[in-house]
Amino acid sequence: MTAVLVIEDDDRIRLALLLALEDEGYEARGAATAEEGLRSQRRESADYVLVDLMLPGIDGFEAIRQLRRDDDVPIVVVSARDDTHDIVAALEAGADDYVVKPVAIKELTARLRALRRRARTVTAVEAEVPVFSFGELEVSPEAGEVRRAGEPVALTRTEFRLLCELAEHAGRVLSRQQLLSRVWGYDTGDERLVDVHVGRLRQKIESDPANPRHLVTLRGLGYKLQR
Amino acid sequence: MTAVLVIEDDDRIRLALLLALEDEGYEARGAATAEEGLRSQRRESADYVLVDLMLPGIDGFEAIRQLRRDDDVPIVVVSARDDTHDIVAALEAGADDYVVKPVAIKELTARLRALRRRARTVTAVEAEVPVFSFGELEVSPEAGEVRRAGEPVALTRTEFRLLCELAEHAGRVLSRQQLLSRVWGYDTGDERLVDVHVGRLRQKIESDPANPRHLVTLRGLGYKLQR
DNA sequence: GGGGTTTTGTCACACAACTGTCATACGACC
DNA sequence: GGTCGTATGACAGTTGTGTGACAAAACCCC
Repeated sequence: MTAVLVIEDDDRIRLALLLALEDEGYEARGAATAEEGLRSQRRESADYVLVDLMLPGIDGFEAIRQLRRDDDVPIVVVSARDDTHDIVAALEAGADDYVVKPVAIKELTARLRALRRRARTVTAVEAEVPVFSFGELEVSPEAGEVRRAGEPVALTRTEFRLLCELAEHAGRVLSRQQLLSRVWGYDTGDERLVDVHVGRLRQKIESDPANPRHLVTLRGLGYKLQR
Repeated sequence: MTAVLVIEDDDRIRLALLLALEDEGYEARGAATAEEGLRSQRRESADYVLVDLMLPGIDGFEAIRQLRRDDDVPIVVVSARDDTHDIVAALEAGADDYVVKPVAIKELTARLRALRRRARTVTAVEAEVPVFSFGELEVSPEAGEVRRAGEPVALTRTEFRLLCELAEHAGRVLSRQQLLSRVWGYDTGDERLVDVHVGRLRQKIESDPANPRHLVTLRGLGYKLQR
């Protein structure tokens, strides 16, 4: 289950947030001070942190900086203060979003989901799995994985190899002959075979297979994978 | 430079945003309709997109969905409507953030910077594709691509091969016989064939095909590609 | 080992795009 | 002004590509 840590000194507001988040299916934890929140996050890492700015002791800005020092968790500031300076300072400190109290729980959770889409890609960086990226398309030959807008795409082995071959030569044309040789190991053979597999690949990775954006045909030359 | 695309139908607001963004050091582009914005983004990908929700024709929500289909550019909604339903719907459609007009430019840019931290995806180190450059004309044999003032030019295979051959011998005259042999592989043949293809090529790469600047004729000698 | 499912390679067809030829017009050069 | 070389538009035949159908092969799960 997705866990959210709420750092907020006002008991009423904190409790209301915790209850609302639990209603929405999150596992919610509370902390009344920055110190307590930081300790909680170190002990048991939550997936998101909501933090107020005006806190006794260490304030919200400092809490964000300390959190950011060794944690990449998405941080959303939930503050009563609607002031450009605060917003800018909080974001500069390392927050990902800033919402003004009172906030609708539906908006808050929608913002958390939006953040998750982005946070996922960072995880990929940390895993250090090489990933070729073409707009919304991600190809990871080592992981044997292809994603489109973050969603895994099921490819057959041949399609996958073909895609990897093209990805490794991103931006360059590969002739049917080259593909036949590199993907299939054929020194000679029917080049139409390539066409068919490219067509099948397009069905799976292009949003409009008839007007491919990434896997393009260069008439008379071959195929190319591009951003 | 970081480029931002602003999709907003109100001329005054769009202009104000564009100017403010440029003041902040961004390269700002404007679009008055979703259609125009989508086209612009397809043609020349910006690093961020700001989009209004109430647009003539395709509305903001649909614009976000269409953008998201094949682009993972960070999208920020800039709307006058401060309604939870709109916010949730926009974020669900694929937006990354939602700010309410009027918005302080400092807040907006702080939010863009916050997004960038998240949006960063791995781009595999890939060797640059070599490009021959002739003024506003760029020829990239390996990419199978030709651009004129940054805009891709659609060439046929023969035209492309002809252009590459000329580009690789930039500044030097190639006789029709040489071209016939290198591009077509003909040891003998009608030299008029070269003329026809040079003519077609000029139509596509020269701004004034009748007075070619780059692909020039050397009467009695042949053709030459020059800066 | 067997039955069902998925994947693969081949083929045929349809359509769009390209090519080479020709006739004619244009323009530079002497 | 005449001549030669070059540009251009039209056209029909050819080629290149996308796609759906199909059968063989590979795979998988009992």
